[in-house]
Amino acid sequence: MSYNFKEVESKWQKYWSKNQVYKALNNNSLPKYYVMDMFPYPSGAGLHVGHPLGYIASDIYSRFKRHNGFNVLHPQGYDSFGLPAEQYAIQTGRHPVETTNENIKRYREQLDRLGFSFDWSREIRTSNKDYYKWTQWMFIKLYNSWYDYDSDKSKPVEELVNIFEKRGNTNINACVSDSIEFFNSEEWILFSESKKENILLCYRLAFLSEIDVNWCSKLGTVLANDEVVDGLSERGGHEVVRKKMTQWSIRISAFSERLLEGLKNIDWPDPLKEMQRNWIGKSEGALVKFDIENFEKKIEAFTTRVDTIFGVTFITLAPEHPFVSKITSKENKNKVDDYILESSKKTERDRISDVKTISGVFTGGHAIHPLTKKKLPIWISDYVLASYGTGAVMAVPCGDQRDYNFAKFFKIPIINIFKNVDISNEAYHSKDKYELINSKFLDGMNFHEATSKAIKELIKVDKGVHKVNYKLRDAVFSRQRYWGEPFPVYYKNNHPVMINEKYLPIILPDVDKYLPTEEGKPPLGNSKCWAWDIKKNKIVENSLIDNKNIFPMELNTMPGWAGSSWYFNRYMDPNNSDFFASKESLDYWREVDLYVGGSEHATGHLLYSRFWQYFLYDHNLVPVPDYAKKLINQGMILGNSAYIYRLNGSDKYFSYGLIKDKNVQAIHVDIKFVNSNNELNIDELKNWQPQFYNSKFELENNKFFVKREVEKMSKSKYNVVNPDEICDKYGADTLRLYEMFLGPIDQAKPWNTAGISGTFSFLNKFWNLFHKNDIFLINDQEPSKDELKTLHKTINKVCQDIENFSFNTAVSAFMICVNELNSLKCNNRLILKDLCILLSPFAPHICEELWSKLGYNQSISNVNYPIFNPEFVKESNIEYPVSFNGKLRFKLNLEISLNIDEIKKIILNHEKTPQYLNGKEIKKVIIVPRKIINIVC
RNA sequence: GCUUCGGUGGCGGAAUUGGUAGACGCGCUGGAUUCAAAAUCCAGUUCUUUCGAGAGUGUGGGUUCGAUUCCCACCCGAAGUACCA
Repeated sequence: MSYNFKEVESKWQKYWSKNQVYKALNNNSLPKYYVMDMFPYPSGAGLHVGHPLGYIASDIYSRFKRHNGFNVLHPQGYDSFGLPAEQYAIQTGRHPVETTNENIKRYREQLDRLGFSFDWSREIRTSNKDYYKWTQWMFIKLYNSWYDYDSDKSKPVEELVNIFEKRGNTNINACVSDSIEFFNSEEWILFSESKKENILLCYRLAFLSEIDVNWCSKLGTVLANDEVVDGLSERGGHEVVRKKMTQWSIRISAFSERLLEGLKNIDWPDPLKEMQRNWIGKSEGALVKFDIENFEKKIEAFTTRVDTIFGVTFITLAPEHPFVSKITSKENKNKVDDYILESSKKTERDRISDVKTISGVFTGGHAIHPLTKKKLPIWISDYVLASYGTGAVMAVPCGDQRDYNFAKFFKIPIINIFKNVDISNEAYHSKDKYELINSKFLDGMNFHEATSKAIKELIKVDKGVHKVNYKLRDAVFSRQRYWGEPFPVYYKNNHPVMINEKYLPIILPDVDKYLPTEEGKPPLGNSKCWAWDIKKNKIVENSLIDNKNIFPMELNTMPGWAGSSWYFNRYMDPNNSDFFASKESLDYWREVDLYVGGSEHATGHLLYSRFWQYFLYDHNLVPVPDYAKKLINQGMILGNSAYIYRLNGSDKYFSYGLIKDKNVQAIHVDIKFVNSNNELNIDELKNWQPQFYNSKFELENNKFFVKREVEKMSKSKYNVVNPDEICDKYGADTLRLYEMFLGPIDQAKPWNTAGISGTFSFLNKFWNLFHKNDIFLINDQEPSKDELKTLHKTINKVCQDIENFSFNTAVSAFMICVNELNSLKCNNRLILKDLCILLSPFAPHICEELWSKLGYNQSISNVNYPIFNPEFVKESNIEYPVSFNGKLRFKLNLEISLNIDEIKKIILNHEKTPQYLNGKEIKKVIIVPRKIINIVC
């Protein structure tokens, strides 16, 4: 007899929703606990069984916390701006709003079936105008801020203007674009408004600049660094080229050190922190200034090996370096121009894949070594990146392999500065175990001595400073897309102007076409109504643009990470129309206590959102700088794909065992047509796709076998398993338990539908313990000692496991518990009561049902969790001695409070302790303060 | 190349601070029940074996009374990152 999960699950889902059981209140005397999932992008494909993994884990934890007396906030929402909806719109002409709403509806249905305890009254969508109003508001705030390194925080731009008026910009330690000139207060006051604007733009945290961007022509948009993988777009895998464009950027680089330091204060997985550290890429070294022959400016080169300064034999600049044209001699001009042209044609991908080729051109110019005053030839080469450091390298061929290869290839001299080191074949790049020679005052020193001495000397002659460099780049914030937040910006005399926050939100206009315009402008250029009237303070028709009262609007939209960088704050007070969240709600919920999501967002969302929160914190808009105390990454659930093999150039398929060394091509087939023995149902396959209809299938023992392979679940691999099907067949509780049972939450693990019968029969066993022929049957006596022991063992284990996020072992503990109760034939009321509460975070529906059968008419959700009582699980002091590998061991209860000599005495005098072991007399007893004691002869 | 994580039966995976390796589940084998099947229940299931035992947690060493666990070297796999000066 099995329980009717369909009836039970839909009954309780309705009950929870109707009674708003999981609604969190903003004012409550209970301690708060905030559990959040990374909100999904609602794609058209719906959910597969991999998606809910993290949601199940966070749901278990939320329910557990609720049982432990916390006021739990567990919200859910949608990251609903994004590229797929837009591409679908381009293909079909349907408005992204429509398809997004449909997808969300489908997601919601699928989520609801799994019995999550989300507080849906707080649902948010980043594409709702009431939400993106605040994204726009924060953008304006970023625009009106600059970064002050002295106090290490961002501040309002008005303060900066004050400083400029009083003492110019020479003495401020701000994060600024490199093209800044110095001025004093008198000069500032005399600057034109336009010039002032341009200068301020170099300080603003949201700024416009002409930059090299990752341009993807296929997607018609620029991409952030983390959206480019191996020189191809992350979405779609299209080619990405470098291109100069005027774009909005966010000065996240100002926050590099804080983002790095802040990692110490948050309990996030170490691998993820490590990824962020690598991405920020802090390196410490020196900035060395080289005078140039016949040119007034200096080349600045960043190096981490200033100790090798006397090994410098040439300078290499990136082809894009601004000085290149200035220092190139007449006779080298043609070659240099050719080289620059050639390297600018190369895509990012070419440059990466072509690492081995050594190329470069001598400019004809020379720099002066700051300490030896020797002439150093200046070369250009594309192994030097304009985007890292200063785009200039002081080349030390004896100590750096790339410089070495370059010098050998172009026959540039190499000076050896390492004592007793052979550099005839390769450079010596180790920082340890060397002694310097040929290095004047550094001779005889090691790395640390030489580094600090060299920096001191450089400072003395004003040719260098100590410098910390970061890889982290400013983040490009403009997207040439339709389906994103519009900027609250119009242009007046080519200067961006922020629309007053009173008039937000600036609502995304409708367009006829979602493609770029014919002139190559972003899709918003297709809108007929996208101009700003400064008199009426509203959006008006384009045709009215006169650049006096009516100005053109910004045509770009914001990237996907804009809306997701602060959404955790909005859940605290999602319907507030006066502010993104009220001060009271922010002060009550403060930060996310547990954040669950995938590690693929390590260098994207999880970095941007940390930055964004620091920024809000600097302006006293949020109460804490770190928005998520603890984060766990759920691993991916992998699919079990099926392949069949076609003989190349034919229409003939071979069963897997018949392939041997035939020349075959592997083809994915839908796993629906394959049974657990890897046999393929050929008839179903033929009906699936016409290409198989007339194909020949070579059988093996009258059967056709496929090859199985574990890989990422995806529609294109035909290996997705839909949670709806599992819910239909086994129920949500079984699915929840099984997903947790598969393995550690943070590990990738393959899905195997066959294995689900284990958790399914566990729930049936549990149900049947208290049912006879579908009738609820329990006894009201005091539980037996054995029953209590089983129960409390389980309480102890499960509570520990939940706190450690070890949900797979918790499920095992439940299975052991039910097996033991089964052999005890236990149907005790009090045991069931505690077990119901204990299991309810994992399998809420069945527990809620049994709970109501016990006669309670309140939901189980807020009942106190059972408390472990160690009295019930005590064991006897000494068990039988066991012979093991020629040794004896005893099991002792840890609670014995005897000293070691007393324990020895007990053991040696114990009636079961032999005097001899393997024919030898026992002479020595070694006590290890553990459960088990060895006696060694 | 660099950084990080991992390697345990046919499979997913357990194993407190070093203390009876393989919990729990799948699969498989045998049995009960059934006209039969499904479902359910019971027993067995690391390998070798001359049935006494022996070997065994990627490989080779080391520390220890004792190592899946700690240390060293190597092999393999996954993820991230990369002309980063």
